[in-house]
Amino acid sequence: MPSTAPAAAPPEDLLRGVGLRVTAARVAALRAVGDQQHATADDVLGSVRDELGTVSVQAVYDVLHALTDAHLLRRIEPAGHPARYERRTGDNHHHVICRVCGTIGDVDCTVGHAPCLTPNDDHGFVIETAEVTYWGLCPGCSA
Amino acid sequence: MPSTAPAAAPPEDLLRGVGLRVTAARVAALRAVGDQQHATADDVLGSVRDELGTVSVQAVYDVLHALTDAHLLRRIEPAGHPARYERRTGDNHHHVICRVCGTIGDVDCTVGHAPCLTPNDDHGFVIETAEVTYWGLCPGCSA
DNA sequence: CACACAACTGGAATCATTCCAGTTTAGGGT
DNA sequence: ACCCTAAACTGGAATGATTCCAGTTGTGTG
Repeated sequence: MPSTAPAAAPPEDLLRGVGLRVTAARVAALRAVGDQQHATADDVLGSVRDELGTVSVQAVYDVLHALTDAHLLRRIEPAGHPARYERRTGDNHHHVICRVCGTIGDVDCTVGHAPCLTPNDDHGFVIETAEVTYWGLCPGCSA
Repeated sequence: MPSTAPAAAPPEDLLRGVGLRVTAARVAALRAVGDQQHATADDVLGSVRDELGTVSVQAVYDVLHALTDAHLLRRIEPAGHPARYERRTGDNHHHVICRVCGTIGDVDCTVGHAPCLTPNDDHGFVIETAEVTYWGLCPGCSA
C-alpha cells in the first residue's frame, strides 16, 4: 500500500493521510475543488456554504492554505486573475488560459517531458520548479 | 533606418516612434525602468517623484499602461508579487524568480529555442504565447 | 472524557490597482 | 505664435482579493 492515498480516496482519508484534522470545512472544500477543477477561493466558499450553511471567508482561506501546504491542492495564480485551486498535484503539469474568459485547461509537459526545466543561464539561482503558462483563446472565445 | 527606435534611443524618440505624446511623466518612467529593470509601479513612482517632484499615483499607472500597450515596456506579474516592468520587449524571454527575496533574472529561451511553445494537447485553444517562470533561490538566499 | 491546541468566527485592515470628475497640457491647425 | 481639443494628469474615493486580529469552538490525544 502506498503511503499517500490516491486522489480518488475519500477526503477524510486524504486529510488523515497528511496528518491534518478532519473538519467539515476541509472535507467540503476538498470535494468542491474535486467537482470544479480550477476553482477560485470564492467558488469554494460558495460550494462549502451550499453544503454546510454558514462558513466564514477566513475559514475557506485557512483551509485552502492548509490543503495547499499539505500538497492536497495546488494553487495557480494566473496574472490578472484571482488564485485558483486544483486537485492534480505533484505531476508538474502546466496550463492553457483563455485571455478573454479566463478558462483554464491542464497541459501535460510537452516535447518529451520537462523540457523547460533547465535554463541556459540560471544566474546562479538554485532552480526548484519551472512553470509554463500558455496564453491564448479557448474554442468558445476564438469563434 | 529601422521604423522602431532601439531601446538605447532617448525616451522622447521612443515615445514619438510609437505615436505617444511626450510628457515628463512618461520620459521619467521610461528612464526609471531602464535604470532599475523589473521595477514595480511603486518603484517607478518613487523614481519619477525624485525626478519631477510631485506626480500622482494614477499618473504612474496610466503611464505604465500606455507604455505597456505600446510595447515600450513589458509587464510581468509573478504570483504573489506586485506587477513588475521591464524594457526588454518583443524577444520572448523568460524569468527566474527567487522564492525568498523576489529578485528576478532574465532567462533566454532554453534548450534549443522555444521548446515549450506547442503543448501536446491544446484543448482546442488558439495559443498566442508561452510564458515560462523558473522558481528557486537566488545566489544570496541559497547561502 | 477532559483539555490543549488547532481550527473557525466576524469584523477591520492591507495592498495593489482602478474608477471618477474635474483640471491641465501637448501639439496639430490656422 | 497661439487656439483648441483630445489626451494626460490630479486627488480622493472605491474595489477585489487576501490577510490580520482577538475571541470562540471543536478535534482528537492522553
